[in-house]
Amino acid sequence: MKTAAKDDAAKPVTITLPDGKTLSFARPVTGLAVAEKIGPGLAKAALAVKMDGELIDLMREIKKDSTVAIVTRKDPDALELIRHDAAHVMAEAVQELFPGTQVTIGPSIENGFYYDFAREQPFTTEDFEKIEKKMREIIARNEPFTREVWNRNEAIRHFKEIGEDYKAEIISDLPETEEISVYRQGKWYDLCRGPHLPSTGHVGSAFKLMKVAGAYWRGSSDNAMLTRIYATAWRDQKELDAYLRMLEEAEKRDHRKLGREMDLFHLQEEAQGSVFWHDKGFRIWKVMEKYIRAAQEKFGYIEVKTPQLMHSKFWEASGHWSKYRENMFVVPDVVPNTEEGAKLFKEEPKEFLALKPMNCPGHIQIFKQGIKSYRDLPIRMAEFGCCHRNEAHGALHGLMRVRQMTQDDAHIFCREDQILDETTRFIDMFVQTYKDYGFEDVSLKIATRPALRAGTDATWDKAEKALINAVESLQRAYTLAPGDGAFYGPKLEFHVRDAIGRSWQCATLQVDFVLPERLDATYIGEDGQKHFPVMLHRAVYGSFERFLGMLIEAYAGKFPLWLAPVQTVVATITNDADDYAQEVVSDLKKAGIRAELDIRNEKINYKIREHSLAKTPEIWVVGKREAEERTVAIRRLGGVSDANTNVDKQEILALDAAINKIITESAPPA
RNA sequence: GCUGUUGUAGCUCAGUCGGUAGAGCAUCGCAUUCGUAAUGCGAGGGUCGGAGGUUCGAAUCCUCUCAACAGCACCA
Repeated sequence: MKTAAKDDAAKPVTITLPDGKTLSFARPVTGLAVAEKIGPGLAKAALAVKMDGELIDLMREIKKDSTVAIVTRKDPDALELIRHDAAHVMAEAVQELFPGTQVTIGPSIENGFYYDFAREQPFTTEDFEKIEKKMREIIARNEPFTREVWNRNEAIRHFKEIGEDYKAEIISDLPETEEISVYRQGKWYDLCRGPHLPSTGHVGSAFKLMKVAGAYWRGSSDNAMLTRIYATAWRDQKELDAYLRMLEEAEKRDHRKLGREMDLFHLQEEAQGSVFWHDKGFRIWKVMEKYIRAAQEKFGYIEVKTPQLMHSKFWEASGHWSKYRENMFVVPDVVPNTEEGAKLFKEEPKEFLALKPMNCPGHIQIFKQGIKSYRDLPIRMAEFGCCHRNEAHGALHGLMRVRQMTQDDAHIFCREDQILDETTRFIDMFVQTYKDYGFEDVSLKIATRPALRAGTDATWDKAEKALINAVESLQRAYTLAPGDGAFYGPKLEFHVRDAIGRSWQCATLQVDFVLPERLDATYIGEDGQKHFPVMLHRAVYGSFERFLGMLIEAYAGKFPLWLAPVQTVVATITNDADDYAQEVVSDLKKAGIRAELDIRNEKINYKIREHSLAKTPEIWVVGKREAEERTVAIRRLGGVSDANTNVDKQEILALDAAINKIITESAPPA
């Protein structure tokens, strides 16, 4: 079971506990022994240990002096163990129920775990009940997880023999130095690095299979598609229930659902991935546009507009034709037949135009007009460019992933020594903007050179280094995403999470030493010679579509006053107040407020309910009394009596005061 | 694009064993003029995603196809 090493067996091991206390043990010593020494209660509750920050089995020998913390069920680390073990239990259940199914990998993930199986017939959700039942049986057996170390070649041979080709492949690809460990639970065993709980019983009962999905072996679409079962697992039923409830809540904030309910936009089959913006949705768009245009002016940008359709020769020069064509919409430059039943084109098209997938090459054309001096740099050229990208069907997702998008795009043409300043400047703009919109949880990624790319390795070295230096000088945490860069340069990506925790790239900054050279854009340097500028591609929102989608989810449709498509509805109690209400709305509109009038012959209760469900931030109620006194009764969304602020459900203000107040409160953040 | 699931009224959803489609909300009409989250009564509204097939008969069974959803791959 254990292959205890015979090295220095006589030397005692010193264990430092989290509170700083040290204990000395004669070898061999396990985590369990440490726990026992501390107390029998802890020994009973112990699931694993954290040795110098690394989780290991309770029964593994601790061979060297180290800091050891005992992990119990209360520990957040327990979750990872429970999930990983649940994956093993699920794999056993599946193999017991569906002989011939091969196991591959089954890691724990955020909120749960999954396991990828290879099987002719993919599983369906109808199999879930059976699998869950079998899992509960295995958990009830409470079989200990035991670790074995196998000989590498024997392990490969063995897994091949029993028909587990994927496992054999995993082992052959492990580095020679890696110990091949196998964990056993009763009769079943799996190649696994560990660690595990003491026994299957510790998995508990707070788990649930969630969904099946296809997943490529080793994440490559060239490989076979496996069938993946996703599940969630928690320490107890309460946690599981809370998680499931959270998912239900998240569903209610889904921007696709809210978009329909709030009449913001719609999508339809004939224009897959392109958005029909309704009046109310486009109002938010216009506020966003106004905001970012003001910011661009403040940060020294100029704004341009470039063509939508350009000849393929243009895209050949830019490199898009060879590196990006599969994502482009290509249009034959031929007049089509109009005769009924005739071929669409009289002749085979020879010339092609393409809808722009990016704005950069167009901006370079503007840069190239006339001669630029080093004194002109940096030039920050912005465009609300509408781009088309032929995204795979399966990739489309509401507003988050569309085929027609409008970017708040800009290209900064600068000298190499200006990269750092410009990056800093951009991040300032980004920080201010995201703060104003209320996005706090933004993560940074640096995406490096992809396999399919333009430019030399030396150029890439330079670009990647420039970006990393800039970010590091800002002292912001980031993660590396190797191979995820654009074909012309590395990217700095800013990711925001949607309602159910999916992360989407919004803002981006890309360093590009390639395109200006390809398209022969130059400036005259101090030395009187031609030089290629560096080009920084950057967007703050990313795309209006995605950013607006994120906003809807972040606010659950309850937009702050400055963004709300309808800022206030003036609702009457009886017809007696109709004239006054009309006057109020007219004054509000004159003041630039997005106000609506509700003089329908309905009860005030009905109106309040309807406009509250529509998430209108303010309802101005006017009855006979208000009309006579020239006041309004303001009811704010979600407004309830609040002892702290003394803000009641409503506030009665003189009309002038009320209008001044809403003007102030609905001003966009400066 | 790949794997799986789903598709019935504007929206949310029923529809049993194959016998020819139903509810709530919304809409429209009439009545009601009401003080902070649903006034009452009545009416209209569907090629059951599309095409083909099996059958005396298909929303229901079969084949193909389209789209949406979840995940994978790909990417703002």
